[in-house]
Amino acid sequence: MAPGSTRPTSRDVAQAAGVSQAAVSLVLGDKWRGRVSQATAERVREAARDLGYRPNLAARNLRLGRTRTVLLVVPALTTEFFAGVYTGAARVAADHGFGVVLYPSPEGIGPARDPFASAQAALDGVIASSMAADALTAIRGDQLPLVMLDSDPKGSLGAATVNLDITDGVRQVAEHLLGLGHRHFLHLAADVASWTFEVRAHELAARVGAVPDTSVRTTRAPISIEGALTAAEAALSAPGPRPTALVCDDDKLAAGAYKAARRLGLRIPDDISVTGLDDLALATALDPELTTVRLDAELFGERGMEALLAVLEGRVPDAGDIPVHLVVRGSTAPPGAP
Amino acid sequence: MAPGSTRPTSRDVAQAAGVSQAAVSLVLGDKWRGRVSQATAERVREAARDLGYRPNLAARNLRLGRTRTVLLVVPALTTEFFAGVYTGAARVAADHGFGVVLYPSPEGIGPARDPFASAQAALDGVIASSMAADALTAIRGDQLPLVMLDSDPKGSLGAATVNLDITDGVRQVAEHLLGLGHRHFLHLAADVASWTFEVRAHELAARVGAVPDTSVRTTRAPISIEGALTAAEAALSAPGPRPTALVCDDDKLAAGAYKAARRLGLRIPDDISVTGLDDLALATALDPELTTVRLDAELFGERGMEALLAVLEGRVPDAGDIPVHLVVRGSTAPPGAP
DNA sequence: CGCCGGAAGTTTTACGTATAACGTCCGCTC
DNA sequence: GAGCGGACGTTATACGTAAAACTTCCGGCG
Repeated sequence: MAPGSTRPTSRDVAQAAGVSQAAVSLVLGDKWRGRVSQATAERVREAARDLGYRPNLAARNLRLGRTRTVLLVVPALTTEFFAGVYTGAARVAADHGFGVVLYPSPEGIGPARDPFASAQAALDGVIASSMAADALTAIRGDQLPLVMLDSDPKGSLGAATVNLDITDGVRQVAEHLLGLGHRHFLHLAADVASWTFEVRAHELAARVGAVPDTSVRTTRAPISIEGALTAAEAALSAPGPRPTALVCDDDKLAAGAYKAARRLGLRIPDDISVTGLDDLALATALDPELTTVRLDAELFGERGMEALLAVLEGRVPDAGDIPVHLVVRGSTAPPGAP
Repeated sequence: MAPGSTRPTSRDVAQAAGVSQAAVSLVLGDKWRGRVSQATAERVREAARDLGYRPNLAARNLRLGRTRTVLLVVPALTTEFFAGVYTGAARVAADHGFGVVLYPSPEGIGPARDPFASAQAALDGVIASSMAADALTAIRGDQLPLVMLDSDPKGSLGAATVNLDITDGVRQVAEHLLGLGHRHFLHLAADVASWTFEVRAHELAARVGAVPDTSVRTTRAPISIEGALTAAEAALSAPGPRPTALVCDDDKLAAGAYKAARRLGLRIPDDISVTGLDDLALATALDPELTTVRLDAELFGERGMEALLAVLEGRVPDAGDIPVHLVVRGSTAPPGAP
């Protein structure tokens, strides 16, 4: 341990090894071939180990003008989904010597408009999902390389985008239900102004609308079990013909829908079919298990990080949406089954 | 925008405002009273705004020798619980001008042994939960101020600890079930080597053991719905008297237990009572809703951050565990109810 | 009138690192 | 025996910021 309680620097290591600070930097930076003898290099490494030397990252970042750190902005940590996104992104990042810093939804966390106030780390780039336009322009203003996840390619100010093929997922749901014979749909939509949810509504209406004698009603709810329960209960007890299929914008909403159905004495799937979107653990915890669309969150994170690395290296990121798959379980059946 | 594509520095601002770099630093650092005239200060601020100046954090961190950034290590992001911990910690941190960086569970993310490889930001301190001893000593070796969440006060090498009063939570569960008349318990335990889970097993055995003619069997499962399903199904179909109460180490395990009960044709709570621990959204998505112990994750995060700030300022952190509360719902009832 | 003190700045320095530019020694070649 | 190049280093510098130390000007006081 150092005599003062301050952390050892490369100069301390140099002194201990009897060489100059530059030599230490060369050895530890693995750039010493032909510049420092094998024996000296070993002495330096030993001194560094003895002193417990760790390079000062602030100094390194300042010197190099980059940080090998990337910010991942997510709307919330409350679902496994973004945990998966993080996992994938962090894996790819680690392979390239990068680190990932998370910035969860600003709601209620303070100076919401500034991601950098929270993650005070200096950054090389940003991966953002579902970000509001003003925050987006703020980041763009910083000239930071940016990749947007699941957002409107037209509205992202020229930033690279990586999208799940949600449109195709909704298409699969619609075809599945139409194929079972359903004609009257209730759409339990997330009450969030975000492109990814607008796409769901649009595609559902388009697919169902292409078939004669069908109808789609829509009701909005905040993304929580309680909120979905309230909205779904109201919509299902409204006058008029009862829908036979309830399409939910995500699995949490579907969980609320289950509770609404129970309260109203409706059996799933006999009286009403229900679908979700995400395939969270929640989906198989429900009874009956939920028919839903599986999103590969980790792959999503990997692709996002790869795109950012491409931008950082001046390459053009791969285009192409990430495929998603319908998982049929017990919550869907033909209408009017026994 | 600057002529070169490089970001403007305080020197650029100085030049634009016709003052020295030092003046810029004083003004923007809000230390200019009596050192710079009101008019000049305004000119500097305007120039900074025009150029879109943002201080280089690496340089600032290097100069100040601190980063106002703190690392929060969590075992996983897959539950709302740690999202809540983060939210609370970040709120307190923001109030003190600090940022929080998350380091989720290393499993499968690469060089697992080194939190600092992932979050390459320089750090002022660390808040860690459920951390293995070797990683702990690594951090301690770095002399970084450390606060441990939910870990054995005796095993934390002198680091400050902040704990939920899990012992009391388990006590409440045990008293509740004993009060209902249950005598034969099955403990569905998390298959994780962590102090916080050991406490659960110990306290349950102690409370139930204090009553005559009782029994507690234990079965272990990984913390996932599937794992819990398998373990619970096996344990419940084992020979011998069937337990009437199933105490689960957390809500996810309880969700698996629900599925096991359904498979075996056991009705909850009529044939068997089930309890969880956490009070996730999952708890109310289940049917019947789960009797569980509510943990105030946000408060936990807040207290953790406050403790770390205390350590950083050389104060002694508040002691005292955070109280938890049993929430009784539909999954528990007297044994042998109709 | 001499001098003090405050306002309004500027000059200078240090933080720890990475690396370009510069020495020095020695063995070899021509 | 002059010179050259490789091995093995060292010295010096820059990154952008914060702040201590210094300068200059000027009004007021004894």
